Amino acid sequence: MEEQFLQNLSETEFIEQYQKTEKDKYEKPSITTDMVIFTMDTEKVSDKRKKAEKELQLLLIQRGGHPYKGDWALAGGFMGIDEDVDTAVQRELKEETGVDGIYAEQLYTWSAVDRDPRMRIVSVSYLALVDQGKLPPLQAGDDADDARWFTVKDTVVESHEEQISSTIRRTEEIELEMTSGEITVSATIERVTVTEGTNTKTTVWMKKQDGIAFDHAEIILYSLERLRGKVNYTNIAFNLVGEEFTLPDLQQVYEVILGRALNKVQFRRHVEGMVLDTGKEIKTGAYRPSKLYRYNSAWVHDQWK
Amino acid sequence: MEEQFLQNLSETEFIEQYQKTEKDKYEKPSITTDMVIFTMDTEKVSDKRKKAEKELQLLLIQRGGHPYKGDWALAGGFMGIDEDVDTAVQRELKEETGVDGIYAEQLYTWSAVDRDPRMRIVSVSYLALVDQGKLPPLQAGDDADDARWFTVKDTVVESHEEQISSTIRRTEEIELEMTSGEITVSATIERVTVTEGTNTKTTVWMKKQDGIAFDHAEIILYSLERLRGKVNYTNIAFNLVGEEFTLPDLQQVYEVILGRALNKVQFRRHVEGMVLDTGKEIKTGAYRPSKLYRYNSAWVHDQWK
DNA sequence: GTAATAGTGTCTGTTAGACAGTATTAG
DNA sequence: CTAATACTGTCTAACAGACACTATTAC
Repeated sequence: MEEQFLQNLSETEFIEQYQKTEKDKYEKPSITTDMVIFTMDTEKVSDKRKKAEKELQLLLIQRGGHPYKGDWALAGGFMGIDEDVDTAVQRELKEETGVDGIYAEQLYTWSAVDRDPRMRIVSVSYLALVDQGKLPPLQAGDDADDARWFTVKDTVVESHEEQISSTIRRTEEIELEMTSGEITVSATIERVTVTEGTNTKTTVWMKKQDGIAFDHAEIILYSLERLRGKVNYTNIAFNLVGEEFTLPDLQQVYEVILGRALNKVQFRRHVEGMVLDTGKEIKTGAYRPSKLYRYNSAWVHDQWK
Repeated sequence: MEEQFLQNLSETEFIEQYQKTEKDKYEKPSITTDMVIFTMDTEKVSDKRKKAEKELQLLLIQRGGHPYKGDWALAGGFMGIDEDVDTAVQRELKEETGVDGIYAEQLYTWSAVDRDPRMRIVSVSYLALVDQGKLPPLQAGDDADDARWFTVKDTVVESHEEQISSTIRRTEEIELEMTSGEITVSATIERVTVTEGTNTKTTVWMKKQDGIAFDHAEIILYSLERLRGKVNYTNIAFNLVGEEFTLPDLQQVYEVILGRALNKVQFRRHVEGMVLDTGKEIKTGAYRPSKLYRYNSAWVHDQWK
């Protein structure tokens, strides 16, 4: 089909012709979604006088077939030809968790040529957060699709910086470890950032990968860093607590995400405009009851700030 | 092909079989890139005693064929089956601007089903910034591919907020206008944000579109907002100035991006750690010369912060 | 009362914003 | 000298971080 011929047609005729002769001229990749679904688990503590600790958990699914058979992967799936990525994500989130209207935000699109051994797959990753209280009781024995919640921990095991004339090279080695009961999967990721003037180039390298499928360790690490970055200036953390919550609980959510203790006064000042006092209280132990708050929908922030 | 049969094979056999029989079972979309390439234009001012004003410009390309024939579109193109999106973007940036190693950051992946009338196209958009000094003189008469630099201006023409019980609905009408010489293209975008508790849903609506192809007005608006958001806590603005620059010049870059005047003292304090004094000076008019600075590569910031 | 956690008052040091001043140049 | 812009010193208000204090409950 000659380009010239196509361009002399009317737009309607052009599109008709295009779909007949041009549409599938080149090989196309498949599009999938990969969802990093986090929840904040509250451990059941037997000692009533002690406060329950929280931990960040993430949903992984054991692969039943090749490739990476037996390894654990992020939830996700192929985008249908008549749905957009956001719709696909909401559909899959519902399928995986049984919850409707989960918070999900597009993270990054991964397109390395060899990221899937079967064929060319471009994947749009999403960060999703769900309140544990809304989840149907995920049974330990729900082996229908071998989905499990894993606690996540990322540790910087090494980090150094060297300067060769005007070039600065920063190297970081990060270990990602996820555990669910007796199962532990892990990966070691090396990230090298070379800065020359304004120009910065980051290369990521999977040094070790044990029980995690595809490039999902990299995606998980990326989502963890995004989550941490957004906690302080958005309302993202509120997606991990219920409608009503106490400030000590909310603070713990922040602390678990950031991986460090926060100052109580400063924390309360920080969230002051974001919460509304419900007037209610809740007794959780042998001490002063906490006030119950809810999210203040009128709170605004710049989309980027 | 039976799933069961496939899964009983070894991984190598499985992949071989998969590529023969499964790979193209479902219809796939095409993947393209769309690049929002900005530069900071310094207007030539005839009056030597007056300082040159800067303005933000963006590269658009006139469509020679259907669809949107004659309209202006972002630079971009199809991703090859054996390259990743980043590589495709760098290749196209070089083709379009003649400059190597341009700063480019992935923005968002657009996947609305009807965003291209020819077929299903998913597009990964990039924000790219290039120093005008590095650009080969873009001739007014370079009609080879009808590429032109347009000045950009976005204006909020209307904005209101209503609360119906616990639901807050924010409506914004934004006008995007781009001009290059006698050519002006524009679009009016309506953005409605409905907040209910923590749950926020944003719907974007193209109310008017004049001379801009596809959903590119929406992509441009998105990139403008990202650029503004990142200016204050990253080094992104330094990609719009040369190796050596004066602080008044740099401040003007910030001011043009943010669309407001900045306080001189505070600005200098803000960029203090990011710049290095070269010891050189430059005379630009009938007044005290400016010191020349360059970017301090050792400056670090949290990836997200 | 004690132990434990919830919540508040206040000090201090850092940062953002505004203003007024001095410095340097061409003409 | 003046006009124009570069650069600096300093005041003030806002915010982050730390500490010490009071409040409420079960036992």
